[in-house]
Amino acid sequence: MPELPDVEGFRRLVDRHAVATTISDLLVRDARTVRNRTPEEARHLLGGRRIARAERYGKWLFVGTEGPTVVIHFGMTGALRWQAADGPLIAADRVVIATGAGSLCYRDPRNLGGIWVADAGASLAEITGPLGPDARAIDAVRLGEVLARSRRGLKVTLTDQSLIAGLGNMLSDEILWRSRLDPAGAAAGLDAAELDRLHRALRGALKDSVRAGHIPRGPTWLTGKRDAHDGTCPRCQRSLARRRIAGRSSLWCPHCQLGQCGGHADP
DNA sequence: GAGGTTGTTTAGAA
DNA sequence: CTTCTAAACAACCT
Repeated sequence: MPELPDVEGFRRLVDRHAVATTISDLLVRDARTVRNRTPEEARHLLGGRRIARAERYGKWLFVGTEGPTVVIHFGMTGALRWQAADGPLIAADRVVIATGAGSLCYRDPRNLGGIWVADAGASLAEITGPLGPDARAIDAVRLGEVLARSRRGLKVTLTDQSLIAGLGNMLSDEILWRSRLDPAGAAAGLDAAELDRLHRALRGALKDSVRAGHIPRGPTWLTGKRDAHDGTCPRCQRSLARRRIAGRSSLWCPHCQLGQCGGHADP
């Protein structure tokens, strides 16, 4: 699940339920999930702390206390849930942050994500690595600069977190499909109309999916076709193409996205 | 059993 | 230095 819209949904969950509560206990059920501390260290650092804020940058979530900050990356299958203090847990619930009001559960079946505990004032960038501007806030000029500087393909450039933070495999496919741009095409050298389409598609897809808290899979979204057997383009009804691009499974419409069909309005 | 999956990091090659 | 590839992480699914 987790690309920018999902993480934003988790941020809102923390905001709604956990902010202004106090951490009564930290239950580390899988020591591998807490990356930079032992379970005892993490428990000591966070126990008794009041949760002050929840912030997101790209696909990263920061749950700040008045002291240390809890840094969460969700990998491919991580999720955050809120439940009653005595709510049921499953094996994939790796870390439980218990508060007076309920529990924040980090659930991750594949455990590819992780949690870090950063000291107050410590550099969060040291944990996250280099991140480009947040995809939600990037303007057309900055997007154009990032693309012009890349000598790689469009899709791999859009999903490079150090260039633009927040877009993943599904969103980049969705945005390129909406823009009618070839995911394997060069990132540099877009004309003004193409860049404008791309920026509008990026803003639109993010706006709708952030509102939903996930990428919608409705009939007008390419993402809905990802698991379908008979993949047809929601716009032109022709067959969709699937191939690995940039090492990720990619879905696109050869008819709409290879230049023969530009300039029409969205459905 | 085989092959697939929303993410990132690392090693190594070109 | 940039770019690309494969593999690893791990646990599910079809």
